[in-house]
Amino acid sequence: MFSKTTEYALRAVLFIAKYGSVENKLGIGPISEAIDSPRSFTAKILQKLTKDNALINSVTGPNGGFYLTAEAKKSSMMKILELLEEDTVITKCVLGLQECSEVNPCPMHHQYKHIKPQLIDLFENKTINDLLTELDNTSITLNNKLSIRRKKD
Amino acid sequence: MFSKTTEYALRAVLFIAKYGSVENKLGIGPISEAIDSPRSFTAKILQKLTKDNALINSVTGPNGGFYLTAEAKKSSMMKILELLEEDTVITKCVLGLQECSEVNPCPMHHQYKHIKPQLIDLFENKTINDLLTELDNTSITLNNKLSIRRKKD
DNA sequence: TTAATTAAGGATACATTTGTCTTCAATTAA
DNA sequence: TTAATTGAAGACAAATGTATCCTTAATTAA
Repeated sequence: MFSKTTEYALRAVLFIAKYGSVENKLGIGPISEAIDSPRSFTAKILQKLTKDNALINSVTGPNGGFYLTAEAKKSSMMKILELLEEDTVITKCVLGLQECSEVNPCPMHHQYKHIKPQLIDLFENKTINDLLTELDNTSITLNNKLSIRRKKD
Repeated sequence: MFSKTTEYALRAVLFIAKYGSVENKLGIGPISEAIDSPRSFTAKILQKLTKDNALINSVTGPNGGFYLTAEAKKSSMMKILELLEEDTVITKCVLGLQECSEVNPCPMHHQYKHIKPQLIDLFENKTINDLLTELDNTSITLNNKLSIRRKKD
């Protein structure tokens, strides 16, 4: 559904929001390791989300890193999509038509019109905080490393 | 949501199903014009869907072209996604995780789990015929050309 | 029958976008 | 001043999108 850029971004933001703070900033190393993403590519993505402190805050130098303010954690998930210009993924016509609407529906429109609003609602009305607090307060799954592994694999 | 490949494929199949038949096969020219897609790229995509008459039938030579059998029109839309190996777009985890499940949920899982089945249902249980007959029997919108255009644009 | 014509099939080249890494500059704490 | 850390630019790689050219198959006309 989303590009890798967006997948990594969503995971990274959620991770930073959960485990980072002004007192405990998270470096790009730990972040990319935790969310199973290529380090330098992730760095580039975070730059976009950090620009003008749009969503993520960052500090350079020793003990520097990334974190989210309490205010930023109230942002919707859509905010992330917008900053990466991928919000159209969930807003546009399934068949990729410009003019698909109630008056000018594509063949899938009348089916999809019941699903799309739910997708939009999920991204627009759920805040980063919402998603984190709804889960139990222990840990969150943001990578592909299974917590329990077999000996042989 | 989908790649251009898939968007064009969905549009093309719907168009061919609606306007093509053994007696009236449709050439790549008319098809790509009707669905607003690059001709040669569309040809390549149709090749995949025509391979082994998996979904589309084709005939070369004069009066040749593409069409769908009555049987093929009973296929689900998912069939198209599968042939293009893009069915994971609607089946995988929103955050792109391998292990996202009820036991090992990503932060969006419990929200998205109500939406995903609807998407899957739409593609798996709606046949090409279903989508075409649900619309009025006049014409279908499959391109970006507005039927009514202003003089100046 | 054969040749010419019309269509799809297939291979391949090219372009663009997306994903990834490398290198160096800027910043800040100690 | 030095070491740690993000920022920014650019090189490179891989995937996706697009065009070109030639081959193959079917029809039609000679």
